[in-house]
Amino acid sequence: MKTKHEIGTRDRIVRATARLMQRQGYEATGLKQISQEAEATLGSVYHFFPGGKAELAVAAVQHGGVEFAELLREALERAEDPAEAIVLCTGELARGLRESGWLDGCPITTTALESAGRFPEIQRAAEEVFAGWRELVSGRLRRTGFPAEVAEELAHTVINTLEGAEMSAQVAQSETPLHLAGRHLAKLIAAYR
Amino acid sequence: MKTKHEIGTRDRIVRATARLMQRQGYEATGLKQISQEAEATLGSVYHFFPGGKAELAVAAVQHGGVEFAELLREALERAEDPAEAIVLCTGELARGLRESGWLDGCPITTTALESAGRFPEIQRAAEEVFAGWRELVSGRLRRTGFPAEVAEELAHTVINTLEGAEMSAQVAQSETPLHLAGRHLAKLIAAYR
DNA sequence: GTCTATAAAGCGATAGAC
DNA sequence: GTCTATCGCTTTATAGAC
Repeated sequence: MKTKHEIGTRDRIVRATARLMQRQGYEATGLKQISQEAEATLGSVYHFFPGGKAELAVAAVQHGGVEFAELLREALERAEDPAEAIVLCTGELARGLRESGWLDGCPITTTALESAGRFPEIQRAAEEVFAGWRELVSGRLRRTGFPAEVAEELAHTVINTLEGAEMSAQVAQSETPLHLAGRHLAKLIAAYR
Repeated sequence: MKTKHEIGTRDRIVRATARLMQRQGYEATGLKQISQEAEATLGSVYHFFPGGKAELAVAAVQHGGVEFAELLREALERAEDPAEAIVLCTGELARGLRESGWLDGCPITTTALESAGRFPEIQRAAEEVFAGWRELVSGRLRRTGFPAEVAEELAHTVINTLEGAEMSAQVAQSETPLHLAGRHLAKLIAAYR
């Protein structure tokens, strides 16, 4: 009998895809590699995802979106001041990136960029994930007293600066861009109080 | 006889590669497609780039780096205040992105992310390009009176925020992230005066 | 649901004539 | 420098047994 804690085949496939596409992107990740990493057969992959690689990428992007949303939500509630919380968040990102040997950057950015203008469904899934992350930041700012419009606008730049700094940190193999992003975003938020 | 204005085969190959990798990334761009777009034969491609696709990608990244550096240098000198100049820059980026049908994002980011941890030479070329862009911003800030250390740190976040906003704008097919990035970066720079 | 075999096409790279 | 032909391999996707 299947318990709650067992991981089903479909789930293993999604996780393997998310992990591989985070590290290699969409094009470099093959279905054969996915099925091996997931300990599933190619037949199972097409059984659960008849739409093939593109459908699988959508599921992987959504999975990565939920995972980072949890990290973000936790970090945002670990400090009284949202500016401080964002500094904590950049610290977490820097640590995770370094500890992975500079391999695990943003779970969806590479796939998002590769799909832009070529795979509309994947692109749309990525945009929805970004919007969800922004909403977390925006909500946190509103709860601290920021007007809705200011909060939404700041949330855009907070997420985008984190994205750019994460990319830069990964390529340069240095924590510096993320730490600077944290400090500067804190300053920016303070300037709007 | 060959004049200065003729474009040699090698140059056409580099330009075609840069253009294709900007839009599709490294993995999705084939050598056959490159040779067709460049109106060159596969033999010519390997004649000029015996290292194959990876060597070609390094040249394409450097080419894209120089092209954007020129746009950046011009934009930075079009206003007295560097904060204003950056707002002009985000406007340029938004216009270019929209006018290309949301196809031409950052010329090197997709390739940089795909190569991270897998093609060290391409990754290093991308990091050097980013460092060059930062130096342009940093120099402009120093000339306005910012201390060297503050200027360098701000330059990191300026470039990284532009990168994140460009990515976000492309995926969302909206100019908003870039315009917000411009406004917020101007505010950030003002906060350090 | 799982598994194997295979089709059909495309890939990067090489060889060798011109 | 240019061009064509081709090698060896991998890719996504499908078929059909179990």
